[in-house]
Amino acid sequence: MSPSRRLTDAHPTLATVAQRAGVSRQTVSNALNNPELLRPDTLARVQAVIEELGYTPNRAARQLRTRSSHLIGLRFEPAQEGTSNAMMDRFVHTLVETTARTGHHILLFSGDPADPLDGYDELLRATAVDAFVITDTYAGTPQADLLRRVGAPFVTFGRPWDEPDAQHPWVDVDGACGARLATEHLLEAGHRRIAWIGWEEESRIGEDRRSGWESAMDAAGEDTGGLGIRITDNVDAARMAAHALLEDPAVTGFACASDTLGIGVLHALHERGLRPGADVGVVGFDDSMGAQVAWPGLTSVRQPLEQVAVEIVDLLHTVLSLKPVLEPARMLEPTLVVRRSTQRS
Amino acid sequence: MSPSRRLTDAHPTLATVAQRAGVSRQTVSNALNNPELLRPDTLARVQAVIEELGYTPNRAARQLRTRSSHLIGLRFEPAQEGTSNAMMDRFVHTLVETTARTGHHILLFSGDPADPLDGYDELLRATAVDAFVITDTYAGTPQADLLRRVGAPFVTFGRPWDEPDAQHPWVDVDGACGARLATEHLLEAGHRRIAWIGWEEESRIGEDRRSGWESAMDAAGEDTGGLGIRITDNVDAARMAAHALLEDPAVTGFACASDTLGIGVLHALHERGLRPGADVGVVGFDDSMGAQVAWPGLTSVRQPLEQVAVEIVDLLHTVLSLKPVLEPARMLEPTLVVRRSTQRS
DNA sequence: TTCCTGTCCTGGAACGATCCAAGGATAGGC
DNA sequence: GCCTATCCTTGGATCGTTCCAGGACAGGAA
Repeated sequence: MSPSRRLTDAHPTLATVAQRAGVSRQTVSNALNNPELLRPDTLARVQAVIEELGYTPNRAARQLRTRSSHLIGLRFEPAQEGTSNAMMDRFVHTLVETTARTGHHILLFSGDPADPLDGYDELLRATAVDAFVITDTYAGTPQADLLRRVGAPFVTFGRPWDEPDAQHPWVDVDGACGARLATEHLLEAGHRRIAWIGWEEESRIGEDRRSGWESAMDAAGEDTGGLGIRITDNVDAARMAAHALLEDPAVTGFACASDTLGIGVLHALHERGLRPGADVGVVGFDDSMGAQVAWPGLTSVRQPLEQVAVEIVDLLHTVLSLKPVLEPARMLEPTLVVRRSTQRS
Repeated sequence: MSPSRRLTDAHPTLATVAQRAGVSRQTVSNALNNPELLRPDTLARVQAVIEELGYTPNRAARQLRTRSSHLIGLRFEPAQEGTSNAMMDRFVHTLVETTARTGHHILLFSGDPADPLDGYDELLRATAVDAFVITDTYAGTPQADLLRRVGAPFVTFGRPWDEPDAQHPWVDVDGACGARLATEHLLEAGHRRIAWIGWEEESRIGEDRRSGWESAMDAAGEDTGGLGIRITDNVDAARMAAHALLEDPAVTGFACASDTLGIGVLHALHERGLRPGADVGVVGFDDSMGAQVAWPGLTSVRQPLEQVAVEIVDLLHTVLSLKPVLEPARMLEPTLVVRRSTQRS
């Protein structure tokens, strides 16, 4: 390929730039990766040519030499327990934006839903990604074990439930704190007998959230006997559970493990002619679209997903730079979004 | 690096496999890419070694040589007009799964929301992706123009509104058909004066859907005068619009451009003591979580997003294989999910 | 035997970047 | 005017794969 041909090529290479700028390839490479090594006038000349030709380093070549793809793997699952789809959307979007600031991109892959390990190994062996973000930790963290074993960097969204003292970096949202906020908010509104509608006992996330309700009730000196219900995450199941609980007229508050359950409670109130907010207070969890559009508006616990993504990327950078991770576990606190389902007036 | 060292290396290469199998590198490469060129016994021997070592070709090296990354770029936007977040989730998931079947992965990138072209060019110049999937075509398709100009393969989700005879491949869902289904469903339930609550006139998607309502009403010989409302996509705006329309007691049906708007109508009915389904029929659009959990259940038009993703990947493969695209434009039909908001009993 | 054909396999070169060790320019000191 | 020290710059080698041209070998026809 003749030099003149290359100059007009759609994809200029380092050599093209070097020739045009009258320097060697290495100098151009330094202009990109270690600009402080160049004399200012040389740097400026090289940068001008880079700009002029619209040169961008070939990722494959760079990846081959440096053994770093600048890609972060994320196994993209369908909606998961405790995470509505819209939640993942908020999270992933911030992840994409935050990683972009350092030239990283998110690579989505899929895997057999029955095998939480599927997909990871292949990408690693192909050196296709530098690190992973793991989001489905509610059923234990076999992925973390696998990745630690083969020495691949990763950060999880979700604490290691089974091994509280696991050393890998993780970020999570304090569900107990969220349920406590919800319960305290209902207590402040004057409710005393506040029920909990949550998930089955096997759900770690569900039990964590439930513990927040329990501790808030304990702190207020309220008895929780018979008030804690465990059902599947389903509007109708919650509606029926609420009907049963409302047979006791003293029950005037509901804290729920999800918006779906909270909406089920709203339906029951509606059927009984009770006014949400005025007569009975209801709080959901996740601040999903459902909570926003439900009549008359469902107060809900909102997870700081944007902040979770930022923290995860921060940890990823630390891990990738081989620096010691000083603070490998980060627990973030959710906030309460108040709507009319808890407002008396 | 000594041969024995390499054999125990975490990342075996083609050379490792070749040496171990007693063949040349090229033969191993053929075993992977053109197995029919090898004698069956040689092929079996090579495959056994590949299996034994857990060898996977290095993506960077392959990408450098073949100039194909097996990555599909997708600019990941926050929620867009006419597409709720949960919708994107369904779509992206199928996209990931379908592309995986041919060894492709999805690469997410972000861009300045104000500049629909941001991000594409850089990935192309870096030869980081083989093709793009474009999802935000509602405001024209400058991306398509850019990509066609530089000869990059792409498929759009969404027809080219501004140039109906554009030649690039696209897949879209027939919104007019969806609104027609909704309106006909209401007509069948005995409603005559059926209102349309849709978006502002600037929205191409909104106007397309509205045209379906108009044609169904025309076909039924019903006058649409004063029944077509254009507002922003917002529960309260829809609620107030519905109140105004319901001043005319003959209005007993609502077809809406989104679930958000449909839910607003449900709120208005609730405030007026009207029974959804029995007194007034309401249909939303998108079959979002809101439609599923709204009381008493909102009938909604559901887009075949899984099918859209499959068709897009099919078109991508055709384009990437440099074969002529026989059918570059594919319009899919939505379906109606019936819930209690349109059931009389 | 000789030549030819076709099948199967081989070794060198290339993709485009970075690493490395060594070469050259510049300036200052003698 | 020469030498040294300090930078900056240079060309060659390398990452792991695929492309290319050609070699080895067996079998059939002349």
